[in-house]
Amino acid sequence: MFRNIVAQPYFSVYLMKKKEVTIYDLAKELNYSPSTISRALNNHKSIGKKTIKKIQKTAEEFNYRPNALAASLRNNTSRSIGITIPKINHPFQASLITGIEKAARKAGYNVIITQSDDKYKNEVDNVKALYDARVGGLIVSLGIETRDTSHFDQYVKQNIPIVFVDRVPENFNSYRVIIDNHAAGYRATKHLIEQGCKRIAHFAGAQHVNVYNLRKKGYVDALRESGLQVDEELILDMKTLSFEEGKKATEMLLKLDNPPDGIFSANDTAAVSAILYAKGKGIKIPEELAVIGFNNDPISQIVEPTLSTVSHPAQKMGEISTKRILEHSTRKLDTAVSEITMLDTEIIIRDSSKRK
Amino acid sequence: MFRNIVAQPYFSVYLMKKKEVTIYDLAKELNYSPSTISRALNNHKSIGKKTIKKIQKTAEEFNYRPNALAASLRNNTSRSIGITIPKINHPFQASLITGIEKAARKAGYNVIITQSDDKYKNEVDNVKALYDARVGGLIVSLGIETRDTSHFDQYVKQNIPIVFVDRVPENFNSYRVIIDNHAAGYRATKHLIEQGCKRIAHFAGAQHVNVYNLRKKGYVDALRESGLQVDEELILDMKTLSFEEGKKATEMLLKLDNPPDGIFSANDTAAVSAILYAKGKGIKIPEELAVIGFNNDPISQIVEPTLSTVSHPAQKMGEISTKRILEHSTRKLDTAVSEITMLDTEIIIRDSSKRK
DNA sequence: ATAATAAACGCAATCGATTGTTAGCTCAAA
DNA sequence: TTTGAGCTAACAATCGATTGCGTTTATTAT
Repeated sequence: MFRNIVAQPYFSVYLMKKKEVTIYDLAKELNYSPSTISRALNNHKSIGKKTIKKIQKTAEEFNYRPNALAASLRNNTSRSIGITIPKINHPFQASLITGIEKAARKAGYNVIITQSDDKYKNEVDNVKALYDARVGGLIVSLGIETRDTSHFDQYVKQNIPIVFVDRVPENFNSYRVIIDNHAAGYRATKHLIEQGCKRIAHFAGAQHVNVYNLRKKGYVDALRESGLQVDEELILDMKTLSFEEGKKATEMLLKLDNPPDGIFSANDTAAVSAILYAKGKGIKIPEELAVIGFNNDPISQIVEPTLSTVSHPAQKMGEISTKRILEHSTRKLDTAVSEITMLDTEIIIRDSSKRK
Repeated sequence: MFRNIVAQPYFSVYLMKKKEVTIYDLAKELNYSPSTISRALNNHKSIGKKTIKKIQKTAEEFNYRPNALAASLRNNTSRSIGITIPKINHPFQASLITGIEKAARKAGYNVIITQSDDKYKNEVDNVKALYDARVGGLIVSLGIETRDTSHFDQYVKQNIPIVFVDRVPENFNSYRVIIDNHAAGYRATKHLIEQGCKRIAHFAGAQHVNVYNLRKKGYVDALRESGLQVDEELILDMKTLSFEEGKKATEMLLKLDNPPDGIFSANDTAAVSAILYAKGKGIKIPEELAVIGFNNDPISQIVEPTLSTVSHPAQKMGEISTKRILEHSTRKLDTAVSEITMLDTEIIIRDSSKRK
């Protein structure tokens, strides 16, 4: 499988652990007490201006780097944000992390990542581990198995801010950063109707997950409002909305006596799968079957015809989540709130649904 | 842009910070000294078996959770691994992180992520920040601008293991986890030759980056070995191998008096772009133009015809990188090594290059 | 000039776990 | 009974930054 190439050891002179410069070193050098050094480095107001300047200059010269661990231990909180999401290597979630990381780093915070793989047990373990790491805040997108949220209670007790993003729990008092899934589902469906679709199928995700539940509701409401009948036969609940599931679902739909002329899929993967399968069966897209997905994943721009979809402002959601956490510490202790930020989505119309 | 909905504050009874259980609490409870508690929890051999059992049982009952910060401060190293990569939201790198995170968590390590956005300054800042966080090891994929590697020196001085993965520096004594880019480039090119291509173009990346440099060398060697002439006109150095660059390059190639009949692209993005553009110009793929990419990104399976490519074992590379770091501490101090792990790639032949 | 106030800085405890050293104890061999 | 090996466990220092409280010095007011 692979080869190992081991080079010569180099000499241990390189390995002498040099001591780091501490505030004590600076204190000795400048004949101040460590407390003064500490305060000066933090621009504390009770330290003279000249003193501050002198100390900071010397710190620079000595290449002093504060030991974050020591400060965290003393303060019982660290300048780091914990993340728990289902899967890192999914475009939406990767972008979410990107947004979180950028905003956090700008504020001098580290980001500690964990992934649950959509397993409840992993999520619980990760949430605990992040708690043990004394993160200053937690950003979570729930795993698909999660129904009970008691593993987050300890954060609330310690007043550590939690931000749920995208996949959020129903009953938990905390920050939330979400999109309007109902509106998005409604508009996506409405778009298909406007293109002339009369029988629209829906690839629905696990219904106990808020995002999928709401998208489906939006779909149903759009149909009803347009006087179209809701046919349960056309609503396919899927576990993971994977490529394979999408294919099977499409296969089934096409076999119906009265097959659909449009599909609204709750994600792009299944939508792309539908397009490829239907095309293979000689169905014309979008003329005979119009398709719209959800997420605006990269594949949506590559498939032919290009896939219409709903775009999630993933990075922005990450940035806002981070902001909530950073702001939290400035709030008064007894005004913990449950603040919901709902971001707009955008329908992106491409060739897979453009009939006119 | 978005709406904020602020709910009622809830009462501060929820916000009472409860003290955490420490080894001192356990010591008081069981009438042992803190040192005994500490050793017992770590299964130290100098503590009696019954004592250990009793202490661990009580710790469990009290829901004791060790304060990792305190231990890290004392030991001057934390159970966390730092990562610095160019961009989190790129399929290959996201998978790399996935692999690292899984392996790390299994060993009880946290993963702290930073991204450089391919900016040298960011990389330097991040590497420093991770050092300040006292990470127990560092995993790096170099940014495209990086030529100087002195920002890693402090790790070496403190004997903190560094693993370079994929994009590695030329002259730096450390662990490396890479693929055989030369062989991959060679085989990809060879494959096109076997399919009957006589004039093969190459989309090359920035040449000071090892991976792109080697892929190009492999391409050149394959041509030479097959008696085909290396035409500089057909080798296009690109900065980022983006979709746009791929398009422009293809446009240029097709305008040549003697256009190529094959393209080996150093990534999938540019390859897909080439396919789409060429198809738009009425060129038949693979008959008139065979294309092979690199990375096995999701889009490679969606484009039509599906893109032949070279697959990177991304997750595995992440796992191995983590393993190197975890193993490092078990090595003797004076045998620091530069160990290179070279993983095999796999050529995945799909429709974009299959002529026979 | 003296009292009063403000500004600048130091002392020492604290956060929680770890560990080298020391000391008490048991039991067996001499 | 004595000596010592082998366990077992405690003491106290340590990691580095922070902070309440107290002290000294400088400044202003009277």
